[in-house]
Amino acid sequence: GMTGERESDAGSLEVAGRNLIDTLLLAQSFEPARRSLDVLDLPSLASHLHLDEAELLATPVAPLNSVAQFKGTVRKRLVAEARSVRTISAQLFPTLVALAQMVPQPPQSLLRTGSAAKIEALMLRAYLRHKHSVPPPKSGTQRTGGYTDIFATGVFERVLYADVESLYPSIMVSRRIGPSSDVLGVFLDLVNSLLALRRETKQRLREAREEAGQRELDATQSAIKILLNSFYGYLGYARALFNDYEQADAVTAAGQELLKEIMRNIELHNGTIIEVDTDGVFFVPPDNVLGIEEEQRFIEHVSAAMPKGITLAFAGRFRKMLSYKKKNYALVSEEGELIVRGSSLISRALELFARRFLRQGIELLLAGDLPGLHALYLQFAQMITTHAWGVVDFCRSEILHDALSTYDQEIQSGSRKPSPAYEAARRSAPYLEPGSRISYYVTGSGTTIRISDHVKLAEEWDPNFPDENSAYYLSRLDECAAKFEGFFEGDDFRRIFSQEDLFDTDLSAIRVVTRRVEPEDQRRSEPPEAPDESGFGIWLDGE
DNA sequence: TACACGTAGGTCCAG
DNA sequence: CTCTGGACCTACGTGTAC
Repeated sequence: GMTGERESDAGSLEVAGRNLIDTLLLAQSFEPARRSLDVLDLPSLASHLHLDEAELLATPVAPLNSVAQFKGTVRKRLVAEARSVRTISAQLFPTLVALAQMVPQPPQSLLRTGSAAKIEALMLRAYLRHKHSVPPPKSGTQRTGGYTDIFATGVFERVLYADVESLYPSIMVSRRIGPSSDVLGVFLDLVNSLLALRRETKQRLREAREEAGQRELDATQSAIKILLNSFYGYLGYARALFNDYEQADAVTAAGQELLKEIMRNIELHNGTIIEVDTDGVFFVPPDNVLGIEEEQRFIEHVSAAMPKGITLAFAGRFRKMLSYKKKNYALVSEEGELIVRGSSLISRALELFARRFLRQGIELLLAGDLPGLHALYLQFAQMITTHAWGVVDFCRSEILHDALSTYDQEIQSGSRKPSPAYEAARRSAPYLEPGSRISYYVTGSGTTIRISDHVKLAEEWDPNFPDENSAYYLSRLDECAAKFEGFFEGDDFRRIFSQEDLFDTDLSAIRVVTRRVEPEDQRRSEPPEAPDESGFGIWLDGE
């Protein structure tokens, strides 16, 4: 959700007649790659954008021995910080300007309000102009959402991603789905003209010669994209004046149909679908489709069969893909970059060591380096048993959405179960504000303990007396390792993720397997088909 | 009493 | 204070083996 993601509201200063724009908020709202970054602080943003100052900002400040040295070092660093902020701000500011030209809100407010407030501002402006009354919000709930499914797990080569551009806005316009209470028809007019404006802007972007003009056009199209994506959510929002749950359901139902139609078309042309989610498809194209041009033509061909107003677009090609579960996968890009997605593989709630283990493990698995995977497991197990890690490596962090008093009350009344994060806060930081992030670790010995009785705040950990529960963290490591189980056959998994030294066994001969995932509702109804012919791994039945 | 298993409520993430 | 879908976490009830 939106709440709690912002570190604090302390910086929300207001000066009449002026707009104070915090570059951090700018990055949180408009930086396209913000999701792939662990933290959105200045050093990581600078390094992600390859700024000249990145290296200096990433270097820790060394101990200083003289005033002259202090002056030189501090000055250099401050200049580097100021330059980075200026570059980042200059890059992101145009999107805010473009948004401010479309939505009747001051720029500073645009960074503070959510997407529903922006749509409502647009709706209210039109109704005010026509001096027309507005409806109250309707009560009810939305029933449906996007369609998500996974058809195969394991490692795949030469994977394509195709998605429907602006799926929900396109559905709303092409099927005339908008709030029934919107008697002036403002909602669909807005979606329609924004879609057209974005198409036009993207066309001009393709034709633009100068870099400055390109930046401005790109900022405009990305601002429109942000707005367009908010219209669907507005329909299902309980407090929206023009909400309409039936119409929200109609949008998602149409989206589900269209995605299934795309899947049928890809399979009809001998593509193998790995995973789909809402508006996009990961698939392996047929063997005779070679090279980026043929791949694009393949997708265009599939797209041609879609209804008018719905376009399937080429959205990425990848050397390899690891398919794990719905909404959980890893990709190796053309450039060799590893992208990991999904809450079970990259969640900030996971211990840092667990995230590193998963990322490095996935990298080794994708490279087929199984002896390396075994070595990785041994190394991590040893780090845990020898207390070689610091508290940042094994603590977990959570945002506490409720006040501690609320938590206490609900525990008293029995309507809530004890939670480790709240227990750690209750004992050691009872004045914590709701929405703040706390880090805690597990103490005691053995794995049969009740965790919420054995938690301490990360700040309480003393490196001289490391009291973290090694048995517990070893079991956490094993839980991470268990995620790899489905990628192996027989006892191969046990051989790799075992603490025994295995000089005599040849781990490099182990094969990674791909499995078909049985549909949830018609399990066992159809026998699995012919073995995989992609040349990588072997097909096995799903469980 | 120890353990496996399912459920409930909370948190994070994908799109 | 835009939405739903999905994975996983912990606590805790239940059933089962001993």
